[in-house]
Amino acid sequence: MLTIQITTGSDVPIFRQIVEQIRAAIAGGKLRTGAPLPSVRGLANELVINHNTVAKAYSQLTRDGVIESQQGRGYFVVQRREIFTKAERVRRVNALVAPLVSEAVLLGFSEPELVSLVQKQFAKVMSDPQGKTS
Amino acid sequence: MLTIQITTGSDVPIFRQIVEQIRAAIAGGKLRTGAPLPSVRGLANELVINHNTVAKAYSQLTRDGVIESQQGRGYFVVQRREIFTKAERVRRVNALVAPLVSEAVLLGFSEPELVSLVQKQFAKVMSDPQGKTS
Amino acid sequence: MLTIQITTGSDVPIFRQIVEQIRAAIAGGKLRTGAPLPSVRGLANELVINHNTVAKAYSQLTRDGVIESQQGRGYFVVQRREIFTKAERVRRVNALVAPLVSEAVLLGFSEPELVSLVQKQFAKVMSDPQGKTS
Amino acid sequence: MLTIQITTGSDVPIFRQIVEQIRAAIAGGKLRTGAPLPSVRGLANELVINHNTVAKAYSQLTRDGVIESQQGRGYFVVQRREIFTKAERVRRVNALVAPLVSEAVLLGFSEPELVSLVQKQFAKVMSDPQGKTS
DNA sequence: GTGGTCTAGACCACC
DNA sequence: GTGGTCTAGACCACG
Repeated sequence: MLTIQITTGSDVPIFRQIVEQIRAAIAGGKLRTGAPLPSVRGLANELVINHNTVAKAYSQLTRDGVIESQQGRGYFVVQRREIFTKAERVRRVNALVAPLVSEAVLLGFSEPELVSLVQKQFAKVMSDPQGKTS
Repeated sequence: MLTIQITTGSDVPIFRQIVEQIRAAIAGGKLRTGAPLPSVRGLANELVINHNTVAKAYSQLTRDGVIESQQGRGYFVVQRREIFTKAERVRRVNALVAPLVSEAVLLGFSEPELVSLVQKQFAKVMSDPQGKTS
Repeated sequence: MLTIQITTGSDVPIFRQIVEQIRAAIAGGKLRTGAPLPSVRGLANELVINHNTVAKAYSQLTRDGVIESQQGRGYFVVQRREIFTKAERVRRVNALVAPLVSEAVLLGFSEPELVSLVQKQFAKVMSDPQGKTS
Repeated sequence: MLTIQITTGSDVPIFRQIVEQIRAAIAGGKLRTGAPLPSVRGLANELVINHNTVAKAYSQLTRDGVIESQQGRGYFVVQRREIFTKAERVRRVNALVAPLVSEAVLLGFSEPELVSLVQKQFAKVMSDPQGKTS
């Protein structure tokens, strides 16, 4: 059973939170190839959000080749492919690392403090990909 | 000499690109306490954007307490001081750590790999005050 | 029901008048945690001003952590939390205390007279949550 | 000897700081009727600011009837008159008290804490109108 | 419907 | 010269 948790009022849009959590669930092995996703309207009901928002998330995942729709049956996880080269993957992560480090330095964090926060978050994500305890 | 580079048509707004580059310059010591920033309209001219966009970036940096305006003289880098509570500082950094870790996991990075990238960036920022190698 | 009143042509900018009235409404309990604010464009229409001016006011309140925007839904009053260090909070209040005392001295007020005015205003704000008598 | 101290980078313009400090000096009895003010260029030199700024301050004080210029001799303090009614004076002070109390409440200050800050500032102004120790 | 960003251009205050 | 404010109007993203 897949549990999605959204935070309203964040700067990251709801549809993207759904996208990210489903990708993380797949990456973490919680959703395997061929597994079914919650129905659009079912998930929308559960999260108390507009069903267009869920549809948008699924549509984006479909476009990215992560899931696929089977007419009348629902959405299912597709065989995942590695699309990015190592350099590209590093580039993408570093795009987030740079502003993080700037902000941390300006806020007075030391390197070990920052690393500790990263490790803590990493542990949290790996042990609880659906965010049940967050 | 401070050079700002922006890419229009990116998903990250221009004013935020400016904010982040200036924050990075200050965090990295390229802009020291008391140093003047490019004038609002001067920078706008240089980047071929509207001056309000630069003003918005500067205004945001001012609210965050990293620069200040001196009427009729310009903007200057401010002495760093502890503005936020520890909890708030952690909250702000974690707001950047969370999406970073999600992305890293999604891209298949291990925790040590990610930590290493963070440490590398941290070292780069701290050890290259003049920005000669960047 | 929240009513904002502005006076154009004053020396205090419109966006700041809005900021102060909303801060007062929240401090006085007229706007409680979770309560929605008037929409940016709606309020702009009502006050017959540009929507950017309202947006600027709301943006400032957001940076100060008293309200938050929920994309596509509107602005809402935020749970109060300790954002600033004690020193910063004192600094911010003193920035308002100093000109007040200068003005009061200039106008010939004694210290007890001024303190009494402050206490009266404090009592008014705290004891009139619905704003019925204001 | 009159000592003026200015804070650059504040939100209150320099010329207004000069105006306020001279008014306070007169209100506090440090400058009596007929006393000479520092010369425009002398004060500008001392404060390392543009002499137009000092001229603007003196011009405003002259317009308000607080000082007067005697051609070729300099500026002198004029007999001070009470211009405002009691109600008007209270209104003027309360215009500053209201936003102060809102801000203080939102920052979590209690009434005694705020009163204490006001008293402290009051004592400071009365004992040291020229700000020598600030 | 909501907010977010950006432009072009105006007018003002300060130094 | 500097920054600060405001307008009118456009285009986009989100729900």
